[in-house]
Amino acid sequence: MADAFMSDFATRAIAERLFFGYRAFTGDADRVLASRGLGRAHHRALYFIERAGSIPVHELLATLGITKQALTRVLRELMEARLVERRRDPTDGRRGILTLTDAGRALELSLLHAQRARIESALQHAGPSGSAAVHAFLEALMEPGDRERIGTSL
Amino acid sequence: MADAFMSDFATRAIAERLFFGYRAFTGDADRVLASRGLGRAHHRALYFIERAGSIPVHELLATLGITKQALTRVLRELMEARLVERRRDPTDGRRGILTLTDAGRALELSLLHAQRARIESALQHAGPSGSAAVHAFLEALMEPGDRERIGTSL
DNA sequence: TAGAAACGTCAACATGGCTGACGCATTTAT
DNA sequence: ATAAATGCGTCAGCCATGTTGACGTTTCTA
Repeated sequence: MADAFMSDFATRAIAERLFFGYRAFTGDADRVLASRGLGRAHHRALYFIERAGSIPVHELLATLGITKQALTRVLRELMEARLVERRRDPTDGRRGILTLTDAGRALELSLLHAQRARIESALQHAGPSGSAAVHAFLEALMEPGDRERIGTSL
Repeated sequence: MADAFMSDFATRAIAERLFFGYRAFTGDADRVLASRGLGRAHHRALYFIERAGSIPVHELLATLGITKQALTRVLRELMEARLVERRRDPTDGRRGILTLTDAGRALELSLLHAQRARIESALQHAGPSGSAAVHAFLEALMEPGDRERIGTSL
C-alpha cells in the first residue's frame, strides 16, 4: 500500500522543537563568541579544525558547505587572532593544512563546554535508552553525504 | 558529589549531529522558498502565524526573538505577496493581528510537507519508543521560556 | 612545458539581523 | 479632558555571513 505520511500535527511537533532547540544550543556559544568579537562562522571553523586535529582547506570547505570566499574571510580573521595556523601540505604544496594554536584549542574547548550542560541535561531528559534514539534520529535527519563527516556515537 | 560532566567526545557527537541535521532540515524548505523568491525568515513567520491561526504582532515578535524592524520587513514582503494579512485587534486598536491568506496557508503547508519525509524517516530510525525520547530531548534543549510556545507532542 | 588544480584575493551584491530615532494612533492614568 | 504610555510602522545606517564572477599565483601532472 502507499506510504501514509505522518500527520501535519506530528510534523509540526518536531519542526518547532528543532527550531527552538537549535536556537538555544547555538545561543550558548554565541554569547561566548560575542565577548571575543567572533561569530558563529568562526565557531564552526574552529570546531571542525579541532575535531580533525588538522584538516585540508578543501575538506573544511566541503564540510561547512560554503564558498571558499566566505571561508577565506573567516580564516583570515582567525589567523589574525592567532587562533588558527595554515601551513602547506608537504606532499602537495598547493594544498593548505589548517591547525589550531594553543589559544584556538582553548577557545574551542570553552565553546564546547558552554554547550555541554544543556546537551547533558537534554540527554538525561531523553532517558537512559533515549540517547541511542536521539543519535539515530539526528543521523537520519542529516544529508547522507554528511554522515561520513561525523564520529561514531558510542 | 560534584556533577561529573559528560565527556567532550559525547558532547561533540551531539553537537555535530545537531549541526548537520538542522542544516538538512532547513535545506528542504529553503529550496521551495528560493523558487518563490522568499527566505527562511519568511518561512518562520508563515509557520508561527499558521500554527496560531491568528497571532498578535507582539507575540510573533516574542516567538521569533527578533526586533520589530527585522519582522516589519519580512511582514511587508509577505503582505505584498498576498500571503499574510494584518487587521486590527477590535479590543485594542493599537494591536495588530496577523493571519494567513489562502495562498499563505497553501505555501506554509507545502513548506511543511517538504520537510515531512525527512522527519518521518528520522523518527523511524529512532525506533518505536524513540519518538518520545526525541521529543523530550529537543524540549529539554530549548530555553525554558520557549517551552510554552510549542504544542504537546502527543 | 603546457595545462590543470588548489588556493588567495578583490569586487559587488543579497539576506537577515541589529540600533537609534521619529511619528502616529490608541489606550490608560491623572 | 488631557497628558502620558503603549504598540506599532518606518527611515537610516550598520554588521555578519553568505553568494557570483573574475583574476593571479604557485604547484603538480600529463
